[in-house]
Amino acid sequence: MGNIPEICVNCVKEKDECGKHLDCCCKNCFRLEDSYIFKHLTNIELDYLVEGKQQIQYKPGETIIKQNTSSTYVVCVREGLAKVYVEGVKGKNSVVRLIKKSDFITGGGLFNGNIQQFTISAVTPVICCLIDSAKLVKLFSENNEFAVELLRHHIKQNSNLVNKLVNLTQKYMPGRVADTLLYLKNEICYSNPFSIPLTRQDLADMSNMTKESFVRILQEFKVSGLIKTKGNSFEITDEKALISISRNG
Amino acid sequence: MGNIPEICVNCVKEKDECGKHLDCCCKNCFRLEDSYIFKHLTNIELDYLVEGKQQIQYKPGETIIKQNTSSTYVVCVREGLAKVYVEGVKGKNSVVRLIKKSDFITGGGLFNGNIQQFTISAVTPVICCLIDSAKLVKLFSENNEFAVELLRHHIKQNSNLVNKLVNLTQKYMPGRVADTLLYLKNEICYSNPFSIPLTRQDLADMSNMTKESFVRILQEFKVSGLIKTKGNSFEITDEKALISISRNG
DNA sequence: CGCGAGCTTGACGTTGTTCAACTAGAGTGG
DNA sequence: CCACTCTAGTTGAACAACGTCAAGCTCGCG
Repeated sequence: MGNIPEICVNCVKEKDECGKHLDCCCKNCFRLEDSYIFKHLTNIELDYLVEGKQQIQYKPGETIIKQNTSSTYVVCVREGLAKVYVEGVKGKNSVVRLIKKSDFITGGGLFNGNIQQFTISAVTPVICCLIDSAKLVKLFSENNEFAVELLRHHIKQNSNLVNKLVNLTQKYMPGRVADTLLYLKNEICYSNPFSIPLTRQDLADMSNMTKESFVRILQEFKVSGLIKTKGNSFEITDEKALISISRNG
Repeated sequence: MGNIPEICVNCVKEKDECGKHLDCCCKNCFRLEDSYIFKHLTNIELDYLVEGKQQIQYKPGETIIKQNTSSTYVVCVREGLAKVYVEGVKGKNSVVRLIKKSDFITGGGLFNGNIQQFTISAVTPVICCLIDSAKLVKLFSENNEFAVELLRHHIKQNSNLVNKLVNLTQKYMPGRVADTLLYLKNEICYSNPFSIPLTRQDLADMSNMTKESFVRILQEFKVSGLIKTKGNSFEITDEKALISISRNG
């Protein structure tokens, strides 16, 4: 990492050769409709934000941000899939969420001594931009609509965490597996037969159980005709039943 | 609720009789050192914020905010203790935190369609102020230091939720009970033999277990000489051991 | 004194983990 | 092309953690 030349993923030239680098990369990226956080920034503010940013490539398994370290940047994913997890007690990991193209994550360190709350690591090859968080803070002060979006972002994250807390602590295993499958389909893959490059261990870490237990529940769902699986491909064949299992715990 | 006359807790007159009501109540309240959220507001901004606020008394057990309802105010506690919890699946409740004098809570609804994420109910008699959240939003736009504090508040809440997620999902029961006892001592009561007007069921709801299990672990701690208990009074006699149990799960 | 709500204890059943064995598939080297 | 190896996935049996249910207890209060 770091010694791979920075490639502009839009024009496929190295940064040095690409005179309109900011225009063809960051602005396009931040203007994506998903990237609601940055939609209120002017071009000048965007230029300021991305000036001096680092665009880095990570290989699968590489750590992008390490929990409990201090770092002064926020991460914007341009390509690929990464997992955000907490390394807890007794070697257990809790995968809090997955992030993908145009997702934005502060790692919990903003306004908080820059101590990272999560570890973020690449699942597929990841290209992401590391942006100086001091610039984010400055724009927070200067552009009120941006500030509102940033606050909204954190409130939403809050809401997701509360839901996750309830799902993981109050439901039996089938409910938790159903939650994970529906999350992958509806919020990550956006398709029904979907394929996800996560190990069973990762999926178990999302569902607060061991990989053995996860596999067993998956097997139950298969014989009940709720899903089909083949390796890392999943198809939800009876979504209503799955939703019902999720709701009733 | 509501039909009890609004008493100024500082000058102990009803609101009507108390000409300097705002001065003697809200400003003193919001200027408390604990109330870091409001420390950057000018007097004029404070006047604006508290104009038209409702100061309400609740009896123990009464609901202050009900989950999934929409409400357009935020709550500032002036006196008493309240519990903030999520009503989840299968009739289970998860107590997320306790709030007390000069704590401030948005209920998760700010910038979020005003749908409340939590139920908040009074444990002791509670006096609290209900403030129009639209005013909070307006001040967020106008006073940047206040905006920073509000964001910081949410980031901190985020951090607490992540910790709670790890504590509740990755630790065995003794670790969770230890967490709850240390939380009560260090963040709510600020004293060592401490007394807390919560039922065993409430304490269990904070620790993600049944009241029977909570009692059993409490008993174990007692015979091991880590704590003493008598009704709702607790004394931590071997804090180091308790911290160690908390850390190691 | 008796009532009732909350607390405590014990026996038992269920949920979920651990550990070990086995399987499938992908890469490697002869 | 065929062993060989390595990793991830799967399965089963024993076990531990935790919940459920029922009974008994305590203590404040009328």
